[in-house]
Amino acid sequence: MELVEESPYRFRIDRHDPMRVPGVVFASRSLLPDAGEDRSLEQVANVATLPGIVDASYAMPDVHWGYGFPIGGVAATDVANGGVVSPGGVGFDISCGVRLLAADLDRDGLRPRLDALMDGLGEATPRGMGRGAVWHLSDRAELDAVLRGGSRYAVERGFGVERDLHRCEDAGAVGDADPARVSERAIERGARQVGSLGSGNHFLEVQAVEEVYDDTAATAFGLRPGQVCVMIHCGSRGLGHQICTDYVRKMEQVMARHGIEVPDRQLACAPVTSAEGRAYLGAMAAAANYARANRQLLADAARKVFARVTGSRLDLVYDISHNLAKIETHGVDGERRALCVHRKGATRALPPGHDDLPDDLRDVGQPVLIPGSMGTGSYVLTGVPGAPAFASTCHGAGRVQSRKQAVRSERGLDPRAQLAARDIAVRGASRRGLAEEMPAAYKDVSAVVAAAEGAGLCRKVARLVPLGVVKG
DNA sequence: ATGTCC
Repeated sequence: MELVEESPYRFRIDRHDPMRVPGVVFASRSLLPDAGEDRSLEQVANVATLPGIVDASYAMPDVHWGYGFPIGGVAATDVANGGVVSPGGVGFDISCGVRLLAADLDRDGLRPRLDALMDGLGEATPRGMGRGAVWHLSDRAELDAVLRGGSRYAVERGFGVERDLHRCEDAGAVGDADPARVSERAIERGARQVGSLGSGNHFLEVQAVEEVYDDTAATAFGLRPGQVCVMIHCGSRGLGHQICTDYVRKMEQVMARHGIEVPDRQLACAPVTSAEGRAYLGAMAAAANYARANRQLLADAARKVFARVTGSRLDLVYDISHNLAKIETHGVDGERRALCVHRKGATRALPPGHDDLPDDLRDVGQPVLIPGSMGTGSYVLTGVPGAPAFASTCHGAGRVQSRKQAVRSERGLDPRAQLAARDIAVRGASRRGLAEEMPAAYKDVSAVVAAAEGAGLCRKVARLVPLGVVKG
């Protein structure tokens, strides 16, 4: 794949047939994927062939190989000009994302109670493959209410406070969710997992604010140096996975009928305005609401533990997805256009002044939550005016080793002991699960964030370090 | 990511 270096953190893949637009990769040279092991830059070029795509097929500095689209990919299609929506551009874990809460407690004050707190959080957090949930739903109607109402419904049912919703993307619920477009199998898988963490790279971490880069923004977000925080990273569990599976299959069947050809079957898609496109977006929105309710419920469970063990409160900083497609209005060639913006392993980063921000954040911009690899640290960023890529930035460290490779390179080592040696208390997770998530399997999140900032996609606000982690 | 193959 030929890359042209346009500026220090921006590379271009020139348009060549059948690409409709160029590819743009925001990265430093050392962060670029190794073409021998990772074909994600070919995927960037493949995405550029999609009908209706505008500007460019973008990749963030944490780009790596994914299903059809790269993880760390951003692509927007023009709804009124045959623009398509592709389930592979959202990913299997629909509305996977991050929620950050800030405690009225400093790390020194927590130290004597950290072990008891981690024990409590470990017990209160259902996790792992398939097992357990915070909320056992009474019937299908209640699951439909979750699919329509997201965090808002969870708050209405007593799992949170009204203020939480002001600090959630979409005020806690995506509009246009259509539970009727969710298959029975997806419903069955989702019904018993509402309020559960999952496994893999999902986690609940107790963290401390290690460094503040922007006092004004940090204060507006409710963050200060030394403060204890809780970060929750999880998604839509089996429900989102099943919806992605269902609609990839459906779109593979109807693509030819819509006159669409793609270079990779995993890019299955349909026009946004087609019956299949609208059905997917309705089901995807339902899964997004499920993921948000999931994070709301886990946060509520963590709040109860915090109150009992430490006597302190947890205020929501923000809740934001990094796997979603959204219909948004952006300027294209000097015109305002409705675009279907796919962000897969990429985070929306609204700049200061944006209409969709709550009043108390309007002057500083949207909090962007970037989970690092396990045990290394995480970042809080914010959007910047006039940024490229439809107000998007990176979503995390980005894998460099497959799960299998990671397990192999940890052979003979004890991942739990390595974390304990760095004073990080671990609850849950199998040895294998931990080995798959060790920092060696990931890029350096600080380098990823520096590249994202260098590329003009976002600005650093604060860095958080882990004190304890609950894993699936 | 994921009842890691209905």
